[in-house]
Amino acid sequence: MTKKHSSHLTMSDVAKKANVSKSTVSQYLNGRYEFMSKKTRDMIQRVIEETGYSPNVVARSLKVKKTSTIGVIVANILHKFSTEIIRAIEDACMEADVHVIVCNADDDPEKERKYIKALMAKQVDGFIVFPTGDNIDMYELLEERNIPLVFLDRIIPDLAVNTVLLDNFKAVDTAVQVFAQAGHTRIAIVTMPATAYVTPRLERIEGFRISMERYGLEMQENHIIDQPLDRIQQEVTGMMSGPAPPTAVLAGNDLVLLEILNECKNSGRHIPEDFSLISIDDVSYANVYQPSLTTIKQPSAEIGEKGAEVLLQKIRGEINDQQIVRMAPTLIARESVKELIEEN
Amino acid sequence: MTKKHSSHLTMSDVAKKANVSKSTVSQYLNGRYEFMSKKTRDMIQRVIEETGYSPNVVARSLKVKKTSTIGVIVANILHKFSTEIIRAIEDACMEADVHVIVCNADDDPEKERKYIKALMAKQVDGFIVFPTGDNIDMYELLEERNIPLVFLDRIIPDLAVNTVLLDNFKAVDTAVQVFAQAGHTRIAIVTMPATAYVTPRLERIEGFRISMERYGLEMQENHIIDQPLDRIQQEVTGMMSGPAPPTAVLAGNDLVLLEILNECKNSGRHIPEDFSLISIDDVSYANVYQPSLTTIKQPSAEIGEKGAEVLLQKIRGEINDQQIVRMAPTLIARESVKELIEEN
DNA sequence: CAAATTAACTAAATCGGTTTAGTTTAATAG
DNA sequence: CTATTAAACTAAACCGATTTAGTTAATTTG
Repeated sequence: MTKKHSSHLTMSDVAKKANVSKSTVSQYLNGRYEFMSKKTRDMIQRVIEETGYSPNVVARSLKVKKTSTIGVIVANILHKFSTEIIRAIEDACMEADVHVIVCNADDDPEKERKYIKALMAKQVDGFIVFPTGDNIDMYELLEERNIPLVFLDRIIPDLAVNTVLLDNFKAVDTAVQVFAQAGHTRIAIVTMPATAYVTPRLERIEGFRISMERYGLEMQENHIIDQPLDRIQQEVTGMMSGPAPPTAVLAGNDLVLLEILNECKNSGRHIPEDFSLISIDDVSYANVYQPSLTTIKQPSAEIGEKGAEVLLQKIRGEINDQQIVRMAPTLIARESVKELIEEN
Repeated sequence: MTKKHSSHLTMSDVAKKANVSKSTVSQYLNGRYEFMSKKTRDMIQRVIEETGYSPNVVARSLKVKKTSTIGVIVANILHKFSTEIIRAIEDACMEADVHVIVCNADDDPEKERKYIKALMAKQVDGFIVFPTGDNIDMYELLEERNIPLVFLDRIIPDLAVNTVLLDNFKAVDTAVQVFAQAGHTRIAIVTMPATAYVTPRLERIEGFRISMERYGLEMQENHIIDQPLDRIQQEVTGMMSGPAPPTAVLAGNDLVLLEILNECKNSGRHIPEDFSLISIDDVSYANVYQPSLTTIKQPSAEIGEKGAEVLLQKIRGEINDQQIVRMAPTLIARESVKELIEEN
């Protein structure tokens, strides 16, 4: 029966119509009925229904110093990983009646800094950020002001901030293990570099060294490519036509994968005949590609969900200790890894 | 030189430290220097720098009745189309110092309604929505309250709301034309159905009929598949093994495309030998797929940008008239359409 | 040199809620 | 039958900004 929503109705208007004070209406809206007669309660309810009144959240926020809004600053919204995480955060926050403001830093620390400032001014209750790593003072400021903060995907050393990210070592190890078990010995890794300290890249390369050693394989320095996207194709071409080219390649993420597949197409290479391939990031087309692609799936939804959960708990004051949560990836074995015939 | 950001600094504190009144600080912050001596101006500036003060946007919003925030409600954040649009909106709004709250209605009108209410209570300055179509009263309420609203992707009949969407007729027509010119006569279209009135689906099917007629081709009713995603594969299999199967198929969007490609893989069909294929939505892997896929690219970024632009103009009171903007798609011709040998 | 004007600044009201400290009326105790 | 207590409600302060209507001091005008 919503009728005539006059342009701007306040609590005072409702109070007047119901012949009670503003305070009583406020009590009603906050469900504190203890000291309220059935009569006034019904009266207020009727007036609210008739007028379609809904309280101004901005005014409320000002008084209670809580906006029920969090800010999410992603490093680069173009990664599928980011959008999946945003979606999971959104879902988790919806449950808690918390709104999400999404900002895209575009891998630019200056943008990140600007967004942190703006969101602080907006009094968000907390932050989830994929840190660029270049705004340590800002992260410290948040801590200092006791504004809950959770990092995703990247660890910032020397800062005690709750962080949830992929278990990169495990991701790389899984891939190397699959390759090793299939008889590969010459394995390469291809990733993107970054402007600042970026955990996934570092850990994936470090993990690569560790895993190669674990499986008793010798690593060649020129089998590590970390180049900007637009240079990857030529680097791969170079590596493949060099001496002792790798028989297996690990793609660091979905964007790198695309470059590698493009390189194959352009130079007429075939997977898995010419080299075996595993990608970190399960892509939508992994199944339909010929051959279907073996991938290491990041638990994006879980990372987002966990991140939101930790942040909401921090906001509610339920946790205080720092913790770094590494979420395990999943191997999705398909057809892009070829069994090599044993050489001995 | 930001130092000691005491936990909560207000304008009064700054005023006190600078030996001026709150009003003067406010004037300073809003850049109204006309009636302010150089001395006080410098003084205020110094205090602000030293304290790292930044004004509380919530308080400001309450007073000026403007939050510099807009709400975006997407029908389904899983579509690549949605995320691309969100990104474009975000970019455009950043320029205008406007924040974006993203909500995912998950194709559920109830969720959409809940979000509209919540965002209204939050006093957002305007809405961009991919309407489910089931909350007409809410859309009307927004109009009634003069809250700027822009629809994206879908037209709601009988509502005078600014809308920007793909020129679906042109998209379909382009595809049919390409097929026709390659000598195809038996053409099919595969789309998803929807819970409510959904413009793209309707227009794509309607456009399909129109275009088939325009190119003098006879349409078969069983060459129109509009089924939920999980039924598409079997429907396609059925159609292909039926009498006079199509030689060309138009996929209605990225998700449908994936189902079709899966069907091919499972039943050993080859593109373009067994049938030619065009997809509406340019997918990341269109180039690397074998054969590369001919697609009709939606101008997602442009749609998002235009939508944001129109909304921001409405917020500024620069436009009042309703307009429906149809953005033209782009054909990206690749290798999934085969030239048929003329039959006469 | 008093009156009028202008420059520079401020007090107080306001936005729309929440909350604390009362107030009024009815019920209970002594 | 008065004193206490409890129930049901309200007035007013407050959150942190903006803005209007003044105020004070300096400057110009006649």
